[in-house]
Amino acid sequence: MTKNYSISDLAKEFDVTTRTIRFYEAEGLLSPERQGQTRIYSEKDRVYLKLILRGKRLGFSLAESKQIICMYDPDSGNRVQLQLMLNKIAEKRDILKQQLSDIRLMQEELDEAEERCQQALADFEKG
Amino acid sequence: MTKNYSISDLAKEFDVTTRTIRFYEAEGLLSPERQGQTRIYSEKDRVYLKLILRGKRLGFSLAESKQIICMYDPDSGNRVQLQLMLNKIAEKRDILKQQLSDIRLMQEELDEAEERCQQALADFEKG
DNA sequence: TATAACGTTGACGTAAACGTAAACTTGCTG
DNA sequence: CAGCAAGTTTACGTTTACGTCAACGTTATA
Repeated sequence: MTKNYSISDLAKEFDVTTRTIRFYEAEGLLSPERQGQTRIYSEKDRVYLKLILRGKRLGFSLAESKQIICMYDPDSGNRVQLQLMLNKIAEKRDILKQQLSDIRLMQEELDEAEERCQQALADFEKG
Repeated sequence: MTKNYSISDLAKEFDVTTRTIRFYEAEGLLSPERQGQTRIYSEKDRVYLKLILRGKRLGFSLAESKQIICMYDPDSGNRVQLQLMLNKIAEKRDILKQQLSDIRLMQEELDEAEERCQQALADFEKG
């Protein structure tokens, strides 16, 4: 008895177009139920979409997000590939670590840039 | 008397192709000196390239990286746009904050996924 | 001197991630 | 029941960020 969503429900909630959501389905990242032609999205579909978009913000491709989503549901894979999945997870972790480092560096540089701007503004006020 | 680099020096150091570096120049992100036809890259060019690639890892477009690089050199802009630049900086900060949050969430989920995998592997060993 | 090794400028190709338009069905609603 | 809103498929268009030749010039070294 879990909640259901229309395609435009999800489009509004996550601020994407319906075209985008259908595209993700065509790429095999979503597989909503159907009532006739019409797509019916479950809570699970909603979570998947959330994961896809989060991946996007972090610069992952759809193919990568697909892998991550597969990890999210370990029942679906066959057992032989579990070790391979663990390797993938480790890989993702390294990328995230790199991104964290990148973000810290960039934040420091933004601090400096802002300071220089403020200074330039102040100088302008005086001069 | 600052250090100089050839295009392939930089290509090797940052593991990109020379094509990529020339493309960044065509897009206005780099502007190396010339000795005849040949491009001569300064330390400043090297730093810019580093910034571009860091931006890429964080999912920024080249256009966005270009803006960030412009901030990096406040002398170049005219004074009237300084406040606008400060706004841009604030904007970038928000995105970085969002990315940090995304990364934390994703790391948690990777933790869970890994645990499920390990568990499944262990079950497999036993059963 | 020839033959790599490295550089250059076009110019066309391509993969990813959708946008956009056409042409259609279905379900309300005034 | 006319019409509009929301859904559908099909298919071509677009942008970004390069890859991949081709065709050529320059330097060094065997």
